[in-house]
Amino acid sequence: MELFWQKGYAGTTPQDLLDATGIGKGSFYNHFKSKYRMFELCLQRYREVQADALIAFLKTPGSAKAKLAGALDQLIRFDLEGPVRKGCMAVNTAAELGASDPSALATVQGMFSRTEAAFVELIEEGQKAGEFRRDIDAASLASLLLTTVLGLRIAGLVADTPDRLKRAVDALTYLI
Amino acid sequence: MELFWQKGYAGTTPQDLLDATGIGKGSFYNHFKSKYRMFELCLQRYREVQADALIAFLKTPGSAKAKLAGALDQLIRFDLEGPVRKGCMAVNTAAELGASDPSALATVQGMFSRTEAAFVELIEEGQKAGEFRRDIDAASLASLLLTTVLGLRIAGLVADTPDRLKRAVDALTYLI
DNA sequence: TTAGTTATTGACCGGCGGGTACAGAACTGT
DNA sequence: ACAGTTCTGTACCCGCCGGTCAATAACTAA
Repeated sequence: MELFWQKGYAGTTPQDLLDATGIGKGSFYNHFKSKYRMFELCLQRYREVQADALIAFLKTPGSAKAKLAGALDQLIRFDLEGPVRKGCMAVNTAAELGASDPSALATVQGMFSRTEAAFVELIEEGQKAGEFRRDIDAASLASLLLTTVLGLRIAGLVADTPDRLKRAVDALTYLI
Repeated sequence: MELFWQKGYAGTTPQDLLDATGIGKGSFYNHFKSKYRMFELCLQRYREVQADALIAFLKTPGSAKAKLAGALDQLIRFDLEGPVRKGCMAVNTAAELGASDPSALATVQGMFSRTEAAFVELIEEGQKAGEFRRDIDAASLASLLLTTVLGLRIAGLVADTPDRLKRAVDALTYLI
């Protein structure tokens, strides 16, 4: 998963995967029918350990606004930590395979939709508590939120300082 | 450029480029020293025909708010037109080569920065005219705007209808 | 015209990407 | 203990990727 995440699907070779896992070629092709099949599994695993974790965090008890701020802050820190900028595997997959692989695209689409749905819940919760403005419906704000998160992941790839990301997050949290 | 745009760097083979251009292999490697060198040239060309065009449009005379709305609307339409979702070549390049190619990353970073700078100008212009709120500095709004645009390009890759994109744009333009 | 330069073609090439085949090792249930 | 299944390692394979090269064609200047 780390390899596909960093280097993309086409940029990762079976040999890379063998070196990283330490298993032999026979085992690899016995368990994972093909490189592509393993990629699918990695993408599903990514959803489990990353997307689902974010969604779960948003559902924990506590102030909606605080949870949102915490999630965005965490995200920026994660994307900028370490020397290598790998971004978000779902976003990278959409960018690489968007034009050629409807199946992978559908998986990514599912992750986005689930995240957006979690945002809707979060915003409704915050609106009820008076933490977010009520003159825009939660669905629209959630779409904007998801879009911004996707943009942050891309911006994080090229950022050498967190300034731009922080500015964007500050502006957004102030506005809603 | 179209090929790299759609299929990415690793996903595009010299043969693809030969077929698309109709020239022979000798000519190709005579004029473009390597596949990678040609990719660099394509990325520069992309900046000229896409990024610079957007920036130029934002500098034309007229209402800042109207120009922004027009640009975002145009962008959504462009990303969703046609059956193949190629997104934005700069974004795709960041996603694919972010972890491995600092040079390409720097080029993309330059495009993002120039676009953000154009947004700053646009917003200052709009703030003076009273079209945008003045309680947030133009730099922060521009960062949010750029981030949103990047997010829209990704969201456009997986979208089957323009709804989500339109909701996000509507929310943003209403908020600022 | 002609010499010199540049462009183009298409054959050729080493290496590796993605995968298979097969022999043997390890693990099962009885 | 043993037959049957599954797992593992390694040799092997084909095709294509990325690129070179020599021969030829096209252009240029005097």
